Amino acid sequence: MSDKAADRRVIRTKRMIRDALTELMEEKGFEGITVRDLTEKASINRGTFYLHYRDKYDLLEQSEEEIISGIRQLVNNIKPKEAVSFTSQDEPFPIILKLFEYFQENASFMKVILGPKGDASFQGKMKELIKKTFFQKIAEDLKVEEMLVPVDYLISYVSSAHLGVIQHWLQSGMEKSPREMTLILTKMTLYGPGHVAGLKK
Amino acid sequence: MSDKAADRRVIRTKRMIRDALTELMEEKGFEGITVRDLTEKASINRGTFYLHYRDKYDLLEQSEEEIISGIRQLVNNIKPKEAVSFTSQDEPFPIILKLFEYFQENASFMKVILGPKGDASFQGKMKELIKKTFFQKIAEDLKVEEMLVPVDYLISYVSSAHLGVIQHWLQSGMEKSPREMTLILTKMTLYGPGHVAGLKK
DNA sequence: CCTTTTATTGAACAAGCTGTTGATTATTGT
DNA sequence: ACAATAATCAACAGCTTGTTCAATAAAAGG
Repeated sequence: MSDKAADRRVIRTKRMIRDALTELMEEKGFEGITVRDLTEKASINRGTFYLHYRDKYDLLEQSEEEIISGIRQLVNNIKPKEAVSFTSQDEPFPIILKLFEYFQENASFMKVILGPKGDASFQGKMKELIKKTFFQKIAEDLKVEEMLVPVDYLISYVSSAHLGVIQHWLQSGMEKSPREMTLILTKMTLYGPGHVAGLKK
Repeated sequence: MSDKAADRRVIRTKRMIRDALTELMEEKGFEGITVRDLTEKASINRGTFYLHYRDKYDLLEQSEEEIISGIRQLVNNIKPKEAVSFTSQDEPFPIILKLFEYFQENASFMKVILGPKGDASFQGKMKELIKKTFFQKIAEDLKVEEMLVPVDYLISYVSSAHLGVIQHWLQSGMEKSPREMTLILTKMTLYGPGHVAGLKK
């Protein structure tokens, strides 16, 4: 996307910068990071940084954009038939499952970027992505006029809940498998929190 | 808490700084704000800022802490009897209602701090506060052994959903009343998103 | 109303980070 | 082996930071 990526040196340098970014965000959050910090932790010359990124914001944007487009690709590759096969309560939702697997692969960055020291705007973009996915792939055939609440608040509710559970999963060490997580989310969304908790019969 | 607040000049200065903070965060986010920006927008001397705050982080912390303790006070003042009267579907949840009213009063700051240019750590603190409130005041008597999903994920789900809806409400211009919003949230939580959307019968 | 106390102002300071540039060295690709 | 390109090193002006001091302005209290 950005560069046509060739020279091994470039790949190595970029990887080291991004690893440094992840570690430093964990330590003091993006706000407190200087380009100096990044290049020192990555053991490269400060000037080299500017050969690849305009500034630290550019670095963050590119890192985030890679994740976002990775997820977009994931979602688009889901076959329509798979998407609708959610009628069974004991089969995990394919899209959500893929999402968890992708998060697991990029765990260290996702954990920090979605954590308390992370980027609020990225969390917003993430939520927006989930909203669109929900609306397009899942909730496209719900009858708006029959709904008990405004549709935008419903979508907000479900998307935020999903992202929130993902965040909790990342922060607490990802002890459950993507499959288990997907089932948990499906149950709560279909049956409802009240029923799942045993409040309603 | 911080100062015993007396001199009119101090109150005026602090108010102007905080207003400047809100406006500037809206414009470029906390990250991009300098103390110079703040004092210029507030029309005060740069040195004056340091008479009241250690640095811009101190300013943010104090502003956030005021909101947090304001909410804490709110929650603690709810009489136990009121809290449990949520069995009716058409009566708004007192605690959530108060929360919406409080957010409405402090709308301009809440909107930006919980928005895309806001502070991820504050959103975390907020979620934590909602979690505790849920657990203490509402879900204290649910039987953990009967639940269909792990309790911590349930709490995460519900808390994130609530905060998410509040965020959407703030960002979209707060067109519904606190009472309406509370009813919407109560319905979705008790009946469940699936049922509310007409997916399950 | 007058005096004392306290807040604000304005200017100056060293220290640190930024983004850029030019010359030099090291590593790759072919 | 050699040309192309990436990384290094040093130096630069410009900006922000946090602190200090004397001077001025405003509020509090009698």
